[in-house]
Amino acid sequence: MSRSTAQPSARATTQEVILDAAEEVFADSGFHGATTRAIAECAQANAALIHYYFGSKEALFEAVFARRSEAINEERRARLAALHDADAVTLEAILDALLRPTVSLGRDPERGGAHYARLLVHVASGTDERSRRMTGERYNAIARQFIAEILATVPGLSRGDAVRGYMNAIAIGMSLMAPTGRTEDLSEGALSDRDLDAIISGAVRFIAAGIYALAAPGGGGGAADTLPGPTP
Amino acid sequence: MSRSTAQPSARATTQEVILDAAEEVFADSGFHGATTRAIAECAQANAALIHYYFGSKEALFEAVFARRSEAINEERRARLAALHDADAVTLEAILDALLRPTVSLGRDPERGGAHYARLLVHVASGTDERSRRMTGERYNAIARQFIAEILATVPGLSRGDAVRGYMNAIAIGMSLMAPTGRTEDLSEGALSDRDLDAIISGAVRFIAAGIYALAAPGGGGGAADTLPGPTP
DNA sequence: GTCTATAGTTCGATAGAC
DNA sequence: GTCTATCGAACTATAGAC
Repeated sequence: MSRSTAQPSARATTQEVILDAAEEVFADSGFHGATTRAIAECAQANAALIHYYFGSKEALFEAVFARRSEAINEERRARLAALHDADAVTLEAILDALLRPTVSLGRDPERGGAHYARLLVHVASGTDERSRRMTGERYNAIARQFIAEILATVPGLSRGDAVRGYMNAIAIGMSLMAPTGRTEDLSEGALSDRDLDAIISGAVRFIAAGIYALAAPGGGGGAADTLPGPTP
Repeated sequence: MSRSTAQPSARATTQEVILDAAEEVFADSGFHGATTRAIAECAQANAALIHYYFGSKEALFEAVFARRSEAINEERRARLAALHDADAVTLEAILDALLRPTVSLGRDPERGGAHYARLLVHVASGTDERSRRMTGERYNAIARQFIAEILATVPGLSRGDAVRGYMNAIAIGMSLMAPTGRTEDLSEGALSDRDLDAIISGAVRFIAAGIYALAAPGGGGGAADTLPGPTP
């Protein structure tokens, strides 16, 4: 049960040290499983300072969740803008711009966002009122932007199917951000641990093909035809 | 904060009533957020009975998680066997057999498994040691079976890509099981609430197209080619 | 700003009557 | 099997010295 006593930068304010520690402990144990004492210990700070700086455990949790969200979405917007500037807007490029800023959190050591990646999975998959509100507040605006981009790029796609495609992309992205160890267990060595680019491009290829399938005639809108024939 | 005081069948043992209540409260609040007192209140039973029947909160949690897992996987196996008997094995049919028993939990009122659906999402997306162990114990054997079926059905698919395809299918299935309300928020009425068959067949079509894309030449194995061209 | 000390709850678990 | 009563521990939060 040792913890890494997070100290990313040499010059960090006490607030930042607490935020770093809280990010790690909340990611490990969730909101209810984490304790302010464990966070203080991880930060090597006094437990009372958490309330001095943040007021409550709840407020600290929301501060941790909000801290990296704007940087993530700003990077997404910048990547989208770069695509438009270069006139290189394709569905695959849009999905890359959506997934790379979050998926790289857990797999690019230089970003130092592995703890936030786990926390984001925890909150975004939560069905309680706080999780739903926090996810919506920080990530619904960017979601609508990406849905609009997908809709404008794929001919014949309905708005409903664009939403389904976006939600499926997020679902796959989250499974890439959650280090459950399940992929490694199931692959039994057959899945060489590919690098970040290979992982993202594989996911992008998968999702793009899925979205194109929804846009194809008889794709997503209709009911029935429960067992369509193979389309190889 | 009212709760439904779950009483599914008229004749239910106290053990079953406690299991039903625990399923609901654990699904709502997670392991740490739930309390044995809240479970007892939901079950309209005495709090001490939880320890009399199950020994500890931890053991109750594992009993709840295990209870429906065998029925789910037995249904999956039966659906697979029926496909082989009818000589109707296609990738789409395999994915239907994988997803329907879980996705229908939350959307088919007659099954009464909506609470378990939320709990399963909670545990399967958790990165803590207990979540990883419980998911593996109950769902890794069936996972290997489906990976083998996918591998045998899709020509040119590597084992690693079969694992990726399976994990992507599970990720999408879990997002369909978690009632976060996000799809409804983002669709703004454009997504008519389709029935269970339409939701599953749409997901199956999406995933099958993704897996076929991994099997296509240059699909999943290679590195680089970060931004592939569109393939409409 | 940082610390000690502690108030006030609430938790999981158990003992023992019936 | 079911209940009441309660223990000891852990929790969030705060008061107040420095």
